[in-house]
Amino acid sequence: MEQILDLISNYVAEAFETAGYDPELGKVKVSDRPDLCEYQCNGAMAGAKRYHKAPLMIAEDVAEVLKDTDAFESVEAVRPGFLNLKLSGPFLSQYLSAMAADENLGAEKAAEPKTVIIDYGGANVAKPLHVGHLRSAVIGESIKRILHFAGHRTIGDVHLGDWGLQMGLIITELKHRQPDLPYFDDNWEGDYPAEAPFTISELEEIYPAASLKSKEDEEYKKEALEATYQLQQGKKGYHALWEHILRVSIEDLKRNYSSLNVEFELWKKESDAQPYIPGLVSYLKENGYAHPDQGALVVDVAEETDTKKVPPCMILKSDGASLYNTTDLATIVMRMENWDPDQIIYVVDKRQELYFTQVFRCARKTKLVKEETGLDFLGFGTMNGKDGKPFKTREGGVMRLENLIREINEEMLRKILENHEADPEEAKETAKVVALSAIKYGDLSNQASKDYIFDVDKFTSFEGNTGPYILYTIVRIKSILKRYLAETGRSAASLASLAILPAAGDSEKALGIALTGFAPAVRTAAEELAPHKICGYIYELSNAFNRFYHETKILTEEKEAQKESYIALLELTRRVLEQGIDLLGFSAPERM
RNA sequence: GAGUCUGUAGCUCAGCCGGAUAGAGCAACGGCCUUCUAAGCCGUGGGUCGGGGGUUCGAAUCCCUUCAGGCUCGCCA
Repeated sequence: MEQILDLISNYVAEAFETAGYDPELGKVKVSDRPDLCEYQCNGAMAGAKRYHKAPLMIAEDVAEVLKDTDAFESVEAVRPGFLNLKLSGPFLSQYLSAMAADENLGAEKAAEPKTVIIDYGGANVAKPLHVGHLRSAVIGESIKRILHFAGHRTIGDVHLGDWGLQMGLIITELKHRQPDLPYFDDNWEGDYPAEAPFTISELEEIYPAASLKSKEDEEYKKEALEATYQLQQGKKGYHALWEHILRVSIEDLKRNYSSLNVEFELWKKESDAQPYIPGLVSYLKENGYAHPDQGALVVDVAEETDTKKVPPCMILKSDGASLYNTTDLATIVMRMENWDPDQIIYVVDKRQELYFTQVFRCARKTKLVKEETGLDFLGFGTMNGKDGKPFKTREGGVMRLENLIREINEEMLRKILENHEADPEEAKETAKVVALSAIKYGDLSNQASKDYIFDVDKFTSFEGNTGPYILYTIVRIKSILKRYLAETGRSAASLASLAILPAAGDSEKALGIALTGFAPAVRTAAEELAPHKICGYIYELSNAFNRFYHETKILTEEKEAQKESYIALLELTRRVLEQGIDLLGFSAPERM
């Protein structure tokens, strides 16, 4: 479906041409001054120099041609040289009808769909998710949905950390605590138990304990390093333990992520990339990309245009062990081999930017990826507490994600019950849905790359520019639609066929114009990987709707055709808003 | 030290590939519920867009400089 700005621009460009000017000047944008007009064109000012003519005169020439176009209700050339445009009612209502008839609500699908892998790099096996993992999950999920909606094939990969020293630490601590387990018996011949010798909560307690000990006790650390090495060499008992750790952790992670409405197509782990490392290393050596430096194996990635020193990308440490970069490069190899992506997007903490610069350059230079394969770093900022410092619990510890979510859920439930009577079970479900919108919208409405303040009071107060405000708007619409369906006995599906009439009032027209902003908002969000643009858009749309709602009696409207038109407009607004929040990764309840 | 990001109303943030009077929300103040959910709507007050220069018909936006803060800077991830 053609974009409304393109349609309008075509008219204006034509008019520029007819008036004797370059049609390129006829680009139209949404007005910066909604009090004066709906759309504006600044081309006359840009062309003033070229045509040695006052911008206002050019604008007037164009306006003269444009006056007879039935797409516009009014065309004005004003002061310095702006061209102020107002759409005609019929033109707008026709466009809205087309939008309503389109399952994508007027948004364009990519002409050449790409395969995009989204890497949420970060979560570790055997460690609970904490607030730091919230952003990558929430942002990544939204990016994935936005790109998917834009017509691309998207693959989300959780990319679990399951291969480092942390594993050795857990195994070592377990060995100290329960030395009699068969996993530690080198002479054990039989099968290992099917049940893990620990629960997830025990596991979560074991790791920090072991980590602490290793920092204080040199012997202990050696032991853990040795265990890590043996695990990686495939020692039977350790490998069996590792499998238990994985299974127990992943089960728990899935539960946590699903409570955030976050899903992954792939549950790949660092260990899955390990088989690719030997091949990668010899490839880099044989082709002369990698060379020894101070005992380590590195690939130079500095470029002449660098304004700073970019250290080489290290492939192997001086002790011969692989490291983070190695695994990431091997993962790229694995991905190219299995999915041949056109683009890989890493949604990780922005502090890792330099590392990824190194990895990307290395991958490119050594031709691990095709020339046209996109490698994108989507770095996000830190989630801070109200004091502007990294978010902590009241006791000063790291806040577990689970606890944060529970806290917000409880607060939300309390407020719902306080606001009005509700069935306790339903209220609980509603609280969950609303709480999720509060958390996600609170995060996504900020530019991803910036640090932001996670203010529990603000997010649960649900006034103003918040998720709950959006949900409330949707719920209001649904409520009216439900009543209408009940009154008329119509089916929900039949709403789509109701005709949209030219707007009768200002707020109605403003709502219509706001609705046409959906496609450009989605396009920008997809191009810039910027969910906050979707937030900005649906907030604006919600405002436009609430204004319209406030001054329009919908169900008591006497003219049947007018009432049907209102209902059609409501249904379209509902669809756009629900599609919008779906792109952000949450949904609306039926009541709240 | 080098690089990089950030600095917009009391607070939290949009706007930043140049355009008209710099926008929201919260907080403050004043209106609107016998009528479709007041978690809403309408209004008032509040800003030398960190400072200084420059480019331009026009700068929060681009360039230079300066101040303040964050972050990063080969064998951690």
